[in-house]
Amino acid sequence: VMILRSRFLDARRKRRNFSKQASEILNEYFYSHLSNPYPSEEAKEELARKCGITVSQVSNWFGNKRIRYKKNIGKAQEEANLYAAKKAAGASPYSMGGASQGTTTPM
Amino acid sequence: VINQKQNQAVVHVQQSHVPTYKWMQVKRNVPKPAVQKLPQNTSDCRDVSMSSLSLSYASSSSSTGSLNCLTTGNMSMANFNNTGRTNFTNKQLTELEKEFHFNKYLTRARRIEIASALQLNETQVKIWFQNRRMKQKKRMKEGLVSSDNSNASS
DNA sequence: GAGGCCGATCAATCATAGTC
DNA sequence: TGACTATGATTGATCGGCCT
Repeated sequence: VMILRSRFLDARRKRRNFSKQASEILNEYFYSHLSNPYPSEEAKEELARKCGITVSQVSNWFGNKRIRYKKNIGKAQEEANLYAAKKAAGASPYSMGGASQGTTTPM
Repeated sequence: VINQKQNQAVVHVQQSHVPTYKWMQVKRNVPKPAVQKLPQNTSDCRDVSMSSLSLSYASSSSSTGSLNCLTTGNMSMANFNNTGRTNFTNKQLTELEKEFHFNKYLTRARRIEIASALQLNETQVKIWFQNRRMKQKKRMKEGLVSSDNSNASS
């Protein structure tokens, strides 16, 4: 009712979904660093470059991803497994150049 | 990046083979349940098209008794939702923006003055300015703003 | 030791894009 | 076309670190 919306009629909140490839790159990074999905500034810059988006957008993406992952662990884990399998299969169409340490490191 | 929470530590493995890491359990100290519900008379505070708020801003800090005209009858304070997060009214936001235009940083005195006039906590005013500065910085970095304003609308 | 600021992030919500 | 879901962006507030 009086949700008090109309947030300034945000004309700025015009968004476009990221390209399939960009989403793929971001997801690959996220799931291969699931133990600590907090990319450094440098990593964000590299991701931004590869995805063709801004660093802020990368930050937004990770922020949303982490929250939504937590909110639905079950469903998110399906995706996690999916990417894990994809990684196991080796073929990583969108390689994430730099730091590729531990990766997930279960325990 | 800083070792924020130095996660890595696995808490416990779930049925699936995807372990649960510390970051997945991070919980913020969310404000309060805030059971404050406002009567309908606060209609849509956020829709006021920033109109007459005759405030005299002395381009510098310390303009005494300038913004006291906000406590107009009905709309007197910010709204709270079930999450405890404050929904600032358009008037409050407009005034904060105006103040920010003149002063990026507030003195204690000015902060108290504004908080009182807008019926907000000193902390809320302080945090708003902090966030506002960060917002401008970010916009600047993205080249959306030259150096002063940040209104990217029409 | 208190208080303010910064940078990153959280968490809820908004608004639009996409799907059926 | 309308309901519903997915997703990028915004923002009040929190957390940790640093500085005065």
